[in-house]
Amino acid sequence: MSQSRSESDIWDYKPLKKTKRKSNISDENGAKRGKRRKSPAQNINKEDNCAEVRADLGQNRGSYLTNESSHQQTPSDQVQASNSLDVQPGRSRDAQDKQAESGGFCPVCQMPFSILVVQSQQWHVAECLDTPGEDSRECPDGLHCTSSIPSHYKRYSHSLLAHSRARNHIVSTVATQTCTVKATIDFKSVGNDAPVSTTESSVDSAVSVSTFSSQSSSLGEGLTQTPTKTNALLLLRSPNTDDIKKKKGWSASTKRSQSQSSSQEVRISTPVKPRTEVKEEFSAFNDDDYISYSPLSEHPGVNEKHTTQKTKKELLFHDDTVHGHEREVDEEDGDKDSLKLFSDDDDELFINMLDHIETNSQELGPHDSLNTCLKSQSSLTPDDLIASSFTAVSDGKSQHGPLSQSVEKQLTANSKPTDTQLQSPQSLVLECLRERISNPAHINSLGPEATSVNISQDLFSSQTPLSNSQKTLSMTPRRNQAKGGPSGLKQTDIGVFFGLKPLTRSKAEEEVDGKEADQQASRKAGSVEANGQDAMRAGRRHRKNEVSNVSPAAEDGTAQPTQTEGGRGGRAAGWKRWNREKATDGDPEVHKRCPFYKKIPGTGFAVDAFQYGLVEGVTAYFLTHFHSDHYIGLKKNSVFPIYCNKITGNLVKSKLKVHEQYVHVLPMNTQCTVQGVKVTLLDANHCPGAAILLFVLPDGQTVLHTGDFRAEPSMERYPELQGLRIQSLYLDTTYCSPEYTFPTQQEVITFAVNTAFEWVTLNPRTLIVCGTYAVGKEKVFLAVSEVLGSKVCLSRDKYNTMCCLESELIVQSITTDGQAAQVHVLPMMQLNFKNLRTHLKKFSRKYDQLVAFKPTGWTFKQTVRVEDIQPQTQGNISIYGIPYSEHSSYLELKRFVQWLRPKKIIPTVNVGSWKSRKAMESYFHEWQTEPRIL
DNA sequence: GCGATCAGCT
DNA sequence: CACAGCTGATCGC
Repeated sequence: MSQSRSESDIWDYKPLKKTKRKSNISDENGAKRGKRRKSPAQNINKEDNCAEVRADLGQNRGSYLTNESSHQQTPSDQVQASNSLDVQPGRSRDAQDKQAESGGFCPVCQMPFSILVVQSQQWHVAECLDTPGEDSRECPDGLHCTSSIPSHYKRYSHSLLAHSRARNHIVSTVATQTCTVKATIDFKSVGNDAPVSTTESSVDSAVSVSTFSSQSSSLGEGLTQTPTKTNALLLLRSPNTDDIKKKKGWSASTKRSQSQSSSQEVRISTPVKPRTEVKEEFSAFNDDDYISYSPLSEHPGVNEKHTTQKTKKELLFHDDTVHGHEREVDEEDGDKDSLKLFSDDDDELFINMLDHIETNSQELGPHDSLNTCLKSQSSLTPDDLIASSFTAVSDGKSQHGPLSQSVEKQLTANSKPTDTQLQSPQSLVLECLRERISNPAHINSLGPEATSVNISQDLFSSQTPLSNSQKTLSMTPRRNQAKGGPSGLKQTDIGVFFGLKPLTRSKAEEEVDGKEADQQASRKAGSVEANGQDAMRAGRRHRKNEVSNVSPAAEDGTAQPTQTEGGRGGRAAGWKRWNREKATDGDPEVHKRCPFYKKIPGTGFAVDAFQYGLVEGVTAYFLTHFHSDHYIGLKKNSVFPIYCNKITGNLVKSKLKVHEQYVHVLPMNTQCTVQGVKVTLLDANHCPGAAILLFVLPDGQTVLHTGDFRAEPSMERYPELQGLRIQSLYLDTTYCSPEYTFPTQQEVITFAVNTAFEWVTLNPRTLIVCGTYAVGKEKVFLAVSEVLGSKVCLSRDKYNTMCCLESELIVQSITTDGQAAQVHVLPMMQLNFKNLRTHLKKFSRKYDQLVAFKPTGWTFKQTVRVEDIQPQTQGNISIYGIPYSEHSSYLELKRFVQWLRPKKIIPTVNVGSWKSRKAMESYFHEWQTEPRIL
C-alpha cells in the first residue's frame, strides 16, 4: 500500500521507494543462527531511534535484549549520542517535551500515538523495534514533521526528531528519577511475541471502557487499549481460566461456564509444578526420548522398551491407513503388507536415518533463560500505556486548519470515553472528512496545507472519483496487475498474488526440479537441510489430513479398483469408494478408515474424526474447531458424542443442526475428567472456538493435540502446560517447512487497517471488503471496521455464525444492512473483480471505489513482507492479498516444539506422503538436536 | 424437493 | 500443492 498511493498526494511528501527489513529482534531463530543480520551502518537511522528506547529500558528489558539483539546499546551510549544533537529549533520545546514525557510519540519511529490505528502503543513500539528499517531517508520535514499518516513514519526515518525528543526526555528522566518510556512499553510484545502477551496489570488498566460487559472483562491481552474504544479483536480468542485471566480474551461468563455433560467431573486443575521436579519425574524416560511418527508404539513409558529394530520398524509403519496403534493391529490386517508402502531402498534409508536420530537423540536442554526473562518482564506496569495520545495531534501543523481543530475538539471531548464514544481517533478524523464532504463549503479550508487542500478537493469531488483513484494509483508499479479479470489473482503464483515479480520458471523446469528433488530425497535421507524443502514441496501435494496416495492394495492386500471404474464422482471415485468399508452388513453407510493420528491411544478418544462413521473403540469424539475439514461427516442426524468448547458447540448446533444431546461442552482452561481421562482445552489461536486438547491419562501419560493452531510465545506461559512433560504431541504441521515464513497477524492487521484508512481518507466513497471463511479471519475485518468507525455488513448466514461467538461486542459491530456499513464481508472465493464490480454497483449510491482484502493464510513459499504487498487493481477496484495465517509459521512451530520438548511428535497434516513425513521428521530431529538458544 | 457427495474452482 | 471452503452437477430418498 505504501507505494501504491503516496501520501504526497495529500500531504505533499515526496514518495520514497525504499522498504524496510525485519530486524533481528523478531527473527529470533534467524538471529540465533546469525542470519539476516544487518550491519550497524545499515540500521543507522531507525537504530538510533530504537536505541533511545533501549536506553530507557532498564533492567527489565536488559536480559531480553541481550539475548535477542546483536546491536544493543548501552544507556550511556545513547546519552552520548543524543547529546551530540542539536536542540530542535523553531518549535515550542515545551510542547514537545510535554508530549515526549507523556508518551505521546513512538520512541522508535516518532509517530504520534494519537494516530495509532487499532494497535496499542506497546504493540506499535514493539513492531517498530522489530522493523528498524535499513536505509530510510530522513524525513524532509526534519524536526518540523507532524505528519499524521502512519505510513509516513515507516517510510521516512525521524532520527533528528528522535534525538531531539530523546535528549530532552532523558534529561528530564534523569532529573526526576523516573523512566516514563520504560513504563510505556510492554516488552513482552516485542519481537515475535503476539499482542496477547501483556501483563495482568496492563489489562486492568486497559479495560477502561465502561461499556465492557462482564464478558469483556478478560480482554486486553496485549492490546492495551487506547482510551477511546476497546478492541473487538481481543474477543476473538477462546475463554481462559482465572489463572490466566485477563491474559486471554474471551468472556468471563464463558470462562466460568460449568456446563458439562452428565458424565463429566470438573475440577480446577493445578498442574503447575517446578520444572526441576518434572525433570526428575521423567528422567526415566530419557532413554526413550525420541521424536517419532510411530503409530504403533504407545506412549513412551507405557511401552517403554523397544528393541532398536522394533523401533525402526514401527517408524516405518506410520501411515495411517495402514496401521493403527498396537491395539489396532488385530483389527486391521496386520502390518506385513504395509511394508509395500515403501520401497526396500526407502526402508533402508529410513532406517539409516532413524539410526542417526537415535544416536543423536538427547534430552533437550532447559530453557530457564527464557523463563527467567519472562518472569523479569512480568513486573512491568503499563499504567502509562494509556497515554495522552490525543495531545499529539494538536501539536503539529495540523492544528492550523479548521479540520484539525475540529478533530482536536472531538478528540479532547473523547479523551474520557463514555459508553457512546467508542470511536478511534482515526474514525473521528474520517467522520470529520465526511462532514466536509457533505458540506463542500468547508472543503477549501480542509487540511493543514494549501497543497493538501487542493488535492483533497479533487479527491473528495464526487465528479471525479475515478480519476482520483487513478491518479493516486498511478504511483503504483502495476507489474502484477491482473490482465484478464479474476484470473489475475490466480493463487498458484503467490509472488504475483502479493505483488511480487511473477515466477518465470517454466512448468517443465519445476517438474524436473521436483523429480530431482525426489530422487535426491531418496538418495540422501539423512541430509535434512538439503532435501527437506523439496520433499515438503512434494509432500504438500497431498490434501490435508488425507492419505489418498496410499494405495488400497497396500492397506490390506485386497484388489484395488481401477481408476476408470464408473459411477458418480469421476476418476477417483473408484478407489475412494473402495476406501470405505461397511460398518455392518445392513448399514448402507460406508466410511473411510479412521487414521491412527486421529485416535488417542490409551483412551476412547478420537479427534476431528467424524467422516469415518462410528469408530470401533471410540467413545468420545473431540472437535477442535469449526472448520469443515475437521467437522466433515457431522450431520444433523449424527449421534457422535461430541466434545468441544462452547463456541464450537454453538456452531455445531446452529449450523449443522446437530442435536444438543450429543454436544458436550467443555470449559476452556479448566481440567475436566472425561471417561477417566483428564482433559483441558486451551486456546489454539486459530479461529474462534479453536482449542488445543491436553489429555492426562489415568496412568499419567500426557498427550497434547494442537488441532489447528498458530503457535505463539504466549502459549509458553499457559499455566496448564507449565511443568508438564508431554509424551505425545499431535501437531498441526500445515506449514512445517522453512520456506513458510510470514508476518505476524498483528503486522498484517496493521497493514490492512492502515491501508483501509488511507484509502478512505483519500476517498471517503471507498467501500472496504474483507474475505472470510465460515469461521476465521474475523480479526481483520473487525479491526478495519473499528478504525473506520463503521459497522461490518455480513450475510445473514455469516451474521448468525458471528452470533455464536459469544461476544456482545462483536454482535454490536455487525449488521446485515449493507447501506449501514462501509466494511463488507464476503466469502473468500467471491473476492474477484467480477463479483466485486457487481457488489460495488449495488452500493453505487454511496460508494464509487472498492478496496478488498483477501486474507489467504497459505502458500507463502517466498517470504512476504507487508511492506511489499501491492494490490491488484482494475479500474476502481483494488484487491490486496494479505498473508494472514491462522497456522503456525515454521519458526513458530519450531519454537513451540523446542519449548514443549515432547517425547514424540505425531504430525496431523501433510502426512499423506512418505516424503513429507520424512521431511518433517528431519525437521523434528533438527529441532531436537540443535543447540537451543531459547 | 431435499440432502449428500463429488469435481472443479478459488 | 497447500487453506478452507463454495458452486454446480449428480444421485438417492
